[in-house]
Amino acid sequence: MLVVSLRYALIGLLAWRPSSGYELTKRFAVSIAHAWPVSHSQIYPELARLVADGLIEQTEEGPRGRKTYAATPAGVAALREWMQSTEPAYDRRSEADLREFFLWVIPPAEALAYLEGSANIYRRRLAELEDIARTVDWTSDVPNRAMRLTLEKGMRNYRMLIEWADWATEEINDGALEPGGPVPGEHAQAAPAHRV
Amino acid sequence: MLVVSLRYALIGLLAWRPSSGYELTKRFAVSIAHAWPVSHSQIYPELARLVADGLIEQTEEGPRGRKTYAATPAGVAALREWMQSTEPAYDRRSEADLREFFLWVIPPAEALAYLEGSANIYRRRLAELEDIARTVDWTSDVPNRAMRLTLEKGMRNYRMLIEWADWATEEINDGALEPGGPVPGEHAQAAPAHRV
DNA sequence: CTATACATGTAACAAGTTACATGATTAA
DNA sequence: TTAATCATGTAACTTGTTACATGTATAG
Repeated sequence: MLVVSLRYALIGLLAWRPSSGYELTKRFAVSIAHAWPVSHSQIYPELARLVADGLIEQTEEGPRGRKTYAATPAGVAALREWMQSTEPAYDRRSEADLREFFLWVIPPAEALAYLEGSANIYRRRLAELEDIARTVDWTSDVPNRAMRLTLEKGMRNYRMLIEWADWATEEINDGALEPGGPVPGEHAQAAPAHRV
Repeated sequence: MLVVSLRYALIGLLAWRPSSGYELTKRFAVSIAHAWPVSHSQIYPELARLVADGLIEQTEEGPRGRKTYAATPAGVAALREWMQSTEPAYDRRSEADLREFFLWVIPPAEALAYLEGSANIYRRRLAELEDIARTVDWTSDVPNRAMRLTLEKGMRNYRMLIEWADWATEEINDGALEPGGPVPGEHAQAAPAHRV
């Protein structure tokens, strides 16, 4: 069973507006990169495969060998089929989350510095998204209006991460990573039901 | 430049408690799988490589060819080095987020059904985490106490996702995906500064 | 004339998934 | 005895990253 999310992302962007591989690389970067980072070396071969499969077609040839593609009706149908008839994979992979799981291997002071660094990055990203929210014309068309939903999710995500980092900082300051540090206690039990 | 997050995850789990490959597969599933899903076919070869590199060692041989491994001091040092001296990759990959970006290609009614399905999954996951939060003994040791921070992050994440899905459902009900639907308006401008 | 941005591709490698393959122990 | 779980591994394939490679148009 194949995943091939990249194909559908490309068809989706081309269904919205015809573009070249070069433009698609940039459109990815400013839109879905936070959910699905892609490099141009993946895009060009996939575009060739999509043309071969009849899901997109080349509509123009520009200067510098520029090739503009558009989604075909078959491509849009394939994208709809993917959206409606296949189960989403809710898995995600986040190195940042993985690292936080092992915060206990470094001294508490370092853990605090780590959290501060993360929070700064999240604050910067939030500011970027807030800037986009302010400056984009959300009335232009349906895809653009739909993107507002995604943008809102991104902002909520970063706000959550910032709040969590602040909370975790307090916890560590209160000794959460010290050998004899305090614990929430309320629900603590003698025999753990879950072990990791 | 190498990423190899899996090695460090394995060293980290083994630094916490010696385990076999089989056990590690399960420990992954109940702990870091939400941040870094791993299958046993990845784990076994990596354990062999870690032994070859002296970062873990086999400490026991049990029934059914069971091999128990533990982290070596060199392994723990390598893990600390990774935590302290390498930049975290803040990229993440989420097929669910990617799909939501293309919600506009399906009819609004289908989009609503999709959001409801997602919200149900997120509610179920939140309930699972809340159950763990209630039943685990968070006092036992430093790694276990540190895991509480990660667990809290997971719960906050799912709460955010549920709230967002509810909000997006309302937006779509208010016509956010209809050709002539309403828009927030407040900050809308004639010329978009960002185009996707 | 020269740096920057535009523009497309390939190759080598690393990481991850799915399916295949085998066998031992234990509890019902 | 038989099903479930324990237990380890390999092989084929897909996906993603990094580096290499080349050339054109444009603005200063």
